[in-house]
Amino acid sequence: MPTFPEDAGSRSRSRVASGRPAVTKERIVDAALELSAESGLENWTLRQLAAAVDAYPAVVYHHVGDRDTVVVAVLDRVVGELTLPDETLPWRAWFDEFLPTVRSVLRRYPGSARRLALFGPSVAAAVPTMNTGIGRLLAAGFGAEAPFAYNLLLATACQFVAMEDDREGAMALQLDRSEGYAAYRTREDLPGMAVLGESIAALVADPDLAAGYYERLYAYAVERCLDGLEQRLAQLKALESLTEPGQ
Amino acid sequence: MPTFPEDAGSRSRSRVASGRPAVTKERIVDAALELSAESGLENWTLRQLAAAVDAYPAVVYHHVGDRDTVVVAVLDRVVGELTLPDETLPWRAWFDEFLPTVRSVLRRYPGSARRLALFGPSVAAAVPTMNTGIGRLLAAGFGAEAPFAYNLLLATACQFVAMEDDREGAMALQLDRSEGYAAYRTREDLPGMAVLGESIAALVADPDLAAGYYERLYAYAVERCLDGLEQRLAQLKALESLTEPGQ
DNA sequence: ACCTGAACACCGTTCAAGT
DNA sequence: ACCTGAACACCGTTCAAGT
Repeated sequence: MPTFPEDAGSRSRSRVASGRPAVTKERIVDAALELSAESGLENWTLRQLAAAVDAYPAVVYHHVGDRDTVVVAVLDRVVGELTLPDETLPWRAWFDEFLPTVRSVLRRYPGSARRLALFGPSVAAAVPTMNTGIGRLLAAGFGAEAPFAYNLLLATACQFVAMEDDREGAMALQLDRSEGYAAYRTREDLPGMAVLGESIAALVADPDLAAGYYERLYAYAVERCLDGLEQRLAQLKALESLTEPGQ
Repeated sequence: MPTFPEDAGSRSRSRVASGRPAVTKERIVDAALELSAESGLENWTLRQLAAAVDAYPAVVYHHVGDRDTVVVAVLDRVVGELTLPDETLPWRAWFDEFLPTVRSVLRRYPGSARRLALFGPSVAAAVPTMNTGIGRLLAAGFGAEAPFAYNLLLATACQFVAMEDDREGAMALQLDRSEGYAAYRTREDLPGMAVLGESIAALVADPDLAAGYYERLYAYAVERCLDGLEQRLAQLKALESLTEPGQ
């Protein structure tokens, strides 16, 4: 007793004859994007997606392809939502503006950050952000290292968003674990665990502090990477001036 | 026609009567660890695990619990394989020694890095490494920031190992993508994509260079994070000497 | 307490048949 | 070309029944 098409009784009629809009690739990806926003990129099933466009699962295969192909199409849309800062900004200012928007966009589609962290976006979707991002690093003097540096920044950004995504889903579990860590705050024999316990206990005690935790963690991670790259850049310039003293 | 217990014909005999060793939690986790080493933490099924100890799936539930409980037990073993550097080393030397061993251990169990990156290890398993790792950062002067800094370093390490794990599984797909990026190396209108394309083309052309790619990427990421933290530490010390000029 | 054997409610994917 | 409706080969999980 399949429940997919809205009215299983009105069978054998074509979509147009019954007044339902024709299924297209675009409409399917629209629906998948919405499902991803609601429940996460990995948490909807092909049957749910088919039902969302009032069709059978095989219809999705016909118009788009298997589940992974749909996911890639969704990711292209998500990456397309990223707005790029002014291309004339110096590298650090450019990334200081860009990376916070990365978080806010990816957070709207839970699971997208993890996929992007591991595989990156499709080549076509990546071109605008990669070209200007790597371009800013090139202009700053990173040279052949620019792709490495870009990769570090985006991977770190995606990684911390992915952490946030996945821990939200397991909040109860995470609270238990928080209590577990907080219990160590009085262990004078384990000073490392004690400071950790103290900071977690502070989070557990103060909901306002806890609310901004992941945003602060993200900012900290991103800033330290940028600092590290800044130091590396200074190092590269020092090396350069050694080998080309006349320049 | 279930094929699990080795000889489906000799039914109704108890394990001991038929000379098969009793199933224990330890033996199940042993098998799961081995399966994880062979095919990855997320790529074995409960039925395969049961078959590996010559038992029915329900036996795993009886002795350990659901699939996720088994995975957590496996992760505890993996984290237990990490050997900690000399506790008296200064923070940077300690992490310079520790983080490469993190990569080599986690790489032996594909998928473990991703799980650890997102959820961290269980509290019990985490204590030794966290306590000394955060302890080294405390001793260096990171103060209350030490857990943040530790988190950044371990998350980055796990993230880049996870990237390596997952891209290996999709090597064909990744090669296609490499060609896609390499094609941009002559695009003078897109200077960022051009350097990226050039570096990818170099990898595609030279297998030796490609073999060490992820190790270099890992080292680069980890070193930039350490550099960033070093700079941050200098900043913290400068602030401290301002507020306590007599100290 | 430990294990058997089967079932349940899913899942992604495929396919012959209809229009 | 597009869609129907069902099937296939899985999956994690549960459970009554045996010993």
